[in-house]
Amino acid sequence: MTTDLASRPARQRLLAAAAELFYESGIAATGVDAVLRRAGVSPATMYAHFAGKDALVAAYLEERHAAWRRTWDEALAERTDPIDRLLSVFDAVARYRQREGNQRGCGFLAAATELPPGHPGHHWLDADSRLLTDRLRELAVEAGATGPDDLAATLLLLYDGVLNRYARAATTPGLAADDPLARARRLAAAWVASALREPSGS
Amino acid sequence: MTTDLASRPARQRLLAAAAELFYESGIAATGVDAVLRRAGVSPATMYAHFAGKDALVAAYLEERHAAWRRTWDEALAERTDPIDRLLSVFDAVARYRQREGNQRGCGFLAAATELPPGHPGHHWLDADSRLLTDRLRELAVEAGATGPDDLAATLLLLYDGVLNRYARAATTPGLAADDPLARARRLAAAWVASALREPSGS
DNA sequence: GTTTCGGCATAACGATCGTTACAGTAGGAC
DNA sequence: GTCCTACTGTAACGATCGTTATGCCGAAAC
Repeated sequence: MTTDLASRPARQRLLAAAAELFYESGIAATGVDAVLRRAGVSPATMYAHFAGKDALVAAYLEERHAAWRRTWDEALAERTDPIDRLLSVFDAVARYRQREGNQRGCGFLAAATELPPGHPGHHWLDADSRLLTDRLRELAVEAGATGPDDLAATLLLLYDGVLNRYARAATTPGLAADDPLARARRLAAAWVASALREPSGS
Repeated sequence: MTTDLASRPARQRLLAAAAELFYESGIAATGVDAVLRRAGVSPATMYAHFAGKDALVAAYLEERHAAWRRTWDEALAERTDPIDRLLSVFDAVARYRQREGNQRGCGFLAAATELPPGHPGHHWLDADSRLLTDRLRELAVEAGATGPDDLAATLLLLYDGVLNRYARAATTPGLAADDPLARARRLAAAWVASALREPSGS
């Protein structure tokens, strides 16, 4: 289809503008006009590509989810040691953070508090949570953990802690004294080692 | 002043309604009309008590901050052992959660992503972050930690992780398999013990 | 009695929101 | 040339937002 190829620039610009504004200023706070102005796109063109603002928000979350998964896949492909693969989620955060420049914490968490209950974007929030839970569990099994659910839950706790501290540091300056990501990775490494040494240590 | 006493009911009802709606539906998403309807208060009365919506939001955050500090104070007063006092932040979370019924994660984190940069409510978000940082550091010193900043940062990481996991569980059902608070307290206890045993373990 | 004051209800204000309609233009296909 | 397609610019729609104004009620003060 020539349609898809020709329509790419406008759609791409819209998604790029939406990603910046939605992440920086919040989804509810940024109007459609602001996205249109930043993208340099007329209203009619936007509504030709997306059914409405909700659809644009859902597309933004979908792209964000895909980018995060791609980043984790890359970090995962570079590791062979099971423990390194288990801890690769933290490497992926560092890579995603420096590549996409998301200094304001997890965009999905911010979106979760803003979206009304029936919003179509919730599908990608769920997908993000499920990807984290399922993949960490699989990697825990690969690493030979006797309680993979338990180990995955601990890593999830640390992972979410990192994102939350990033979010807090962005709004309250003067707290960025240490790097929560490195700290979480150290804690996780120590915990994984002890969990694999003595299987009863939940 | 009789004014304060007589004006309490309306003001109290407004703050109670604002607390429910702002926390459940988000600050930007809930209009003033919804707060007025839930509180059973007329617009003129509200604008006699608060300069505007921003002032109401700030008052809501102030009250929330005071309630959280009060809860932590109570939990802290029941402990005498330095390590128990250091870990009391998790007990306070449990108490605050069951008392105030905030099943949707940290209200401050949700507010931080919604408030525009110059909003007066930011003062209480900063106060919340500073209370956590400063008090945890003091308690770490009391416990005899050689690196109190380091230990406080670790506890903060786990604390923020708990709140983030609560927020995620609220929006994505089926993830509430385990209790992140108990897990975080166990991890923190183990880390505190090892940090006090060998002071170099950062 | 009257006055005063906190609160209520209704309505309206201007602004902004998401959305749609209408007219017009640049460029490639044939 | 004509046709088609993707896009632009402007304007307007109804709805909702935060805010203000107007008028009325009830109870306590004097």
